[in-house]
Amino acid sequence: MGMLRAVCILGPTGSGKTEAALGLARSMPVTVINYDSRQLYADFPIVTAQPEAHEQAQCPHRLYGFLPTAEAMSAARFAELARKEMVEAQEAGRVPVLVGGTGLYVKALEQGLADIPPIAPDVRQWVLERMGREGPNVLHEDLAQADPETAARLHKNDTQRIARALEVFLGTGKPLSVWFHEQKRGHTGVDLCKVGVSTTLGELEPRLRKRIGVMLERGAVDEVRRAWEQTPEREAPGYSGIGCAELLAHILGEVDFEETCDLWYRNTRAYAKRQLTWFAKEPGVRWIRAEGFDRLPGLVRAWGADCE
RNA sequence: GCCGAGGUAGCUCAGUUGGUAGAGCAGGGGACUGAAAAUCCCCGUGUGGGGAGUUCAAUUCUCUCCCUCGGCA
Repeated sequence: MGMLRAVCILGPTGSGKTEAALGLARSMPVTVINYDSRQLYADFPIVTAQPEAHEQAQCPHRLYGFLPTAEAMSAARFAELARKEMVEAQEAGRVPVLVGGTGLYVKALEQGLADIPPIAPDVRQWVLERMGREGPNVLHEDLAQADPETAARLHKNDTQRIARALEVFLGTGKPLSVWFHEQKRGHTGVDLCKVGVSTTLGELEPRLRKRIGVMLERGAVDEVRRAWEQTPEREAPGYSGIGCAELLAHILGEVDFEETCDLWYRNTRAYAKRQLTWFAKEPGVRWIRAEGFDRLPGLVRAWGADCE
């Protein structure tokens, strides 16, 4: 199987990645492939800032708005879907351009994941139930018996990672740390031209604030209300996105509107900060500022020429 | 005007039977291998509303002034 090559645009939420991708699409045939874990969801095009219809009309867009609110994605499944889309785009003679903000998904795609088989749902559920009942500290002690190496690496309050490590051990009989050691690296066949949109929190703040206002004007509240009518399960994975969670609490009468908007903004900002932290360490990124988007086609062509 | 409750970190508040104070949120930094817009870690000196008094020592007790919020007029 040949090399899978794609452009990957990185940057925090609201930094202008969509704009960069569409700019690129004007100078070469491009297929945009989403790598944002929230923009996968069908019920939340507005709150998750999916590209609008007129934007999606400019070139093929993939992996946007197809996942039901009740369904969870995983990094592994995402990587599989994205590879498929990359292959299709390449076969159609188009440049795949990954656009999104979920750092883990890019990592899974580029570096691969450990070859852990799917965990039986009842094992997973059992672990989660215990987590709910006994809390992370107790399970962390269990993990210290089963997989001391992973336990030492994880903080005793880190519910999600402790649950994952435990379900892997119980479901496969092999500690997560062993799976990691056995992992073959660098054989994904994915070669990314990573371009980062360089910005700061200070520059982002007014844009993020404004974007919330625009989302409300476009009907963000109704969007979440409709989703709730169809999927009235508080724990449904689709509701964990920023904006969805806050608006849902408001719709259910738990938080007044002003407080909701305030929380929404703060959580968005905090998220952008986390993304900044993640992407700053990402290896091999070419950083450009929004004013320099016109350099993007040149960058991509130069990178493409490397492999001819 | 009277009665009551308050004025402590950017915000909401806790506490100190008198020994100069700490949580949550916000903010800053960081981590990140199948939930990742998730999950988690580290970082807390602030004229304790102003002034005076009692005391070895006051944010804590007393007096007074100012301000806020209820209730009564």
